[in-house]
Amino acid sequence: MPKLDESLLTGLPPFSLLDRAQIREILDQAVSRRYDEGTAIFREGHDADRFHLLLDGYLRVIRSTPGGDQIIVLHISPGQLFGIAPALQRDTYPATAIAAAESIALSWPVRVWDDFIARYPGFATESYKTLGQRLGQIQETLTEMATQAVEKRVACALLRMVHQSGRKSDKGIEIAFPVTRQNISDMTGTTLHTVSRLLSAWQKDGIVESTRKRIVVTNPHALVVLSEA
DNA sequence: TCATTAAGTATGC
DNA sequence: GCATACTTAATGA
Repeated sequence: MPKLDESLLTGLPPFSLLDRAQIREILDQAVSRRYDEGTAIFREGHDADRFHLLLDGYLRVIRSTPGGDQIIVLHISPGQLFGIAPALQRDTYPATAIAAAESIALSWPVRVWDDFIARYPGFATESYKTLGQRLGQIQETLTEMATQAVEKRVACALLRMVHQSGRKSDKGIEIAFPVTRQNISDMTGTTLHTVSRLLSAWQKDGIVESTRKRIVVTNPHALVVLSEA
């Protein structure tokens, strides 16, 4: 394993208060791995032996319902901790993490978690902050699912992905990772057919432009209006 | 308003 | 050329 460069972690929220030597310590305990698109980093219910940080790429976090179908709970973007079961006092992962695009992640054994919390200033507060934000976001989309019409839910899901991973292209803002209509239906509790119809209609209205697995939002404002309508 | 069924086209390895 | 992604229409809860 090549030595990891310190610049990988400097500036990231959980480590922003640390000096060079401390970041070096942390990196020396880390393992770096690459994941192909579609690969699982860990699976729901499995032994949570490591916690992770995404360096590059995007992840889908999936939970399966008692009914057996899978819903996409949230996405992880670069710089974020994930699989932090120890912060939840759990010894199994509460969800499955799949690489939505080719991704690179660092990981540490869970036994160093308490050590990190104790020794590195800011690590605890930042970790629990992202945890809280995530729970809030999940709860928000959950009530949205229960109360809002399908069109609004899909508009909101697109906007969330744009906010999290949008990058400018010549036509508008492109979602930075591959998304299928099935994926969007898994985020919004509808069918891929309905998502397909909505995207087709929005394309006709000049709001989005999509090819297979790629979506560009050409009129974000119109989408915001739809999400609030 | 939306899911389901069904039957098609398009796309990329 | 096959599997996967996507589209569209029809039907009915």
